[in-house]
Amino acid sequence: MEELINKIKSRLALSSEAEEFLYSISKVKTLPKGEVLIRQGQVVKRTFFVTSGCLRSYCIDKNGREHTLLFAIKNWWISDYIAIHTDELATLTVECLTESNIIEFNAKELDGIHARFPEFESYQRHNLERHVVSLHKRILNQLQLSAPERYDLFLKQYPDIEQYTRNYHIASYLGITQQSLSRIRVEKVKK
Amino acid sequence: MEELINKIKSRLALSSEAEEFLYSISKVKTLPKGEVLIRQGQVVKRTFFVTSGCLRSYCIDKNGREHTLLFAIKNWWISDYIAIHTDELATLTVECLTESNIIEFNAKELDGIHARFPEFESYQRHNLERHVVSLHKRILNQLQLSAPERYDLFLKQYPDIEQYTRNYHIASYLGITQQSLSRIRVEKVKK
DNA sequence: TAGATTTCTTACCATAGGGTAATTTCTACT
DNA sequence: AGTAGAAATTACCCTATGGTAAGAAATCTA
Repeated sequence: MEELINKIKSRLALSSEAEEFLYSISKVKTLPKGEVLIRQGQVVKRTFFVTSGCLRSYCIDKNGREHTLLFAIKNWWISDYIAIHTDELATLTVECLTESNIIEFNAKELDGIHARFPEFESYQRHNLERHVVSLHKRILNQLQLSAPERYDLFLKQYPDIEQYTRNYHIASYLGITQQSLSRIRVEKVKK
Repeated sequence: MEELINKIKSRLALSSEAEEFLYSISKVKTLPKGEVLIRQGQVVKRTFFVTSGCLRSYCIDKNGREHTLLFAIKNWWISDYIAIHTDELATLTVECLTESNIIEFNAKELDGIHARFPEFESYQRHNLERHVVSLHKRILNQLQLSAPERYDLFLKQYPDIEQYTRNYHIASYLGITQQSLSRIRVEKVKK
């Protein structure tokens, strides 16, 4: 929990009341590899802050193929924000790729922090702005880069993530098959 | 300008001071088709609210190909938010696809509205949350749908936009070439 | 540590979509 | 309305990536 508090304090003068509130609605948990926190089709109420390990969110399409939206490691948040903000059932599944330590919140309760402690509004707005920027960049990269270029960029942007993931997780993030990624990796070594 | 004020009022009790502030920093303009408001590589200071017509933002890759990030019609905002929020030069170009009426703001000045009128924080946070959801959905659709499926979805989601755009604009939004889109359209008619 | 399971690699062929270029159609301007 | 330019279509072949399947390697589990 200190990780989250410190992260917030680095950007915000966190009052002791607000800190107390955060503690009161949080649950610190250690989760085994393979644990599923949110399952596609079910109701989503929770959001998670990762303090160690690695999780991913993905959807399964009508042909049974997986498509990864996000990997989350230390100091990242993960949930199904499509479901949370549209009040629909989960389109995503969130699972632990390794044993992980997380802090769990009820998303509605956590959202209440903005009404109680308005200084969080600005903090959260900045977080969302940065997230929007990263999503814009990802869309543009997906449109303009080849699969090998996307893989290179992925390794540069997320050098820590490969240790936690299977190749098919990365392939499903890049929008290619595991076999294609395997070929790309071979070509990279040749050079 | 009334369009923007009304849009805000539908979600927020807009004080007359805040309304006055918005007027004081806005410039209402009519722009001809083809006008470029932001050019890739230049400094970005402005953001635009569309009241009529259609604009798009796109980047040009190292091979000279265009990739459309966004179409904006009535009641949408458009700018290069990557540049604005990272203080970098524009990665995007923003142009008018038709003669358009827009309201122009200096992005920094507009951002100042949050400090002066904190009630905008929550409003803007909700806007950003909804934008994040739509970007998540777009990424997932790009990963899991075929080109014809993406085109069908585009027509469903943005039925009004096709009247303003050239086919190659849409193709560059979907991540395919104009020729492929042409083939897809032929196949659709056959069915 | 052996066996079971999962993942990765490789090879084969299949296919969606790309590149170029010629032709037709549309659009904008005078 | 006529013309020039832009956009769309079509056809050709090409390439990147997909699908299936088999074997190899890695990982998990008892």
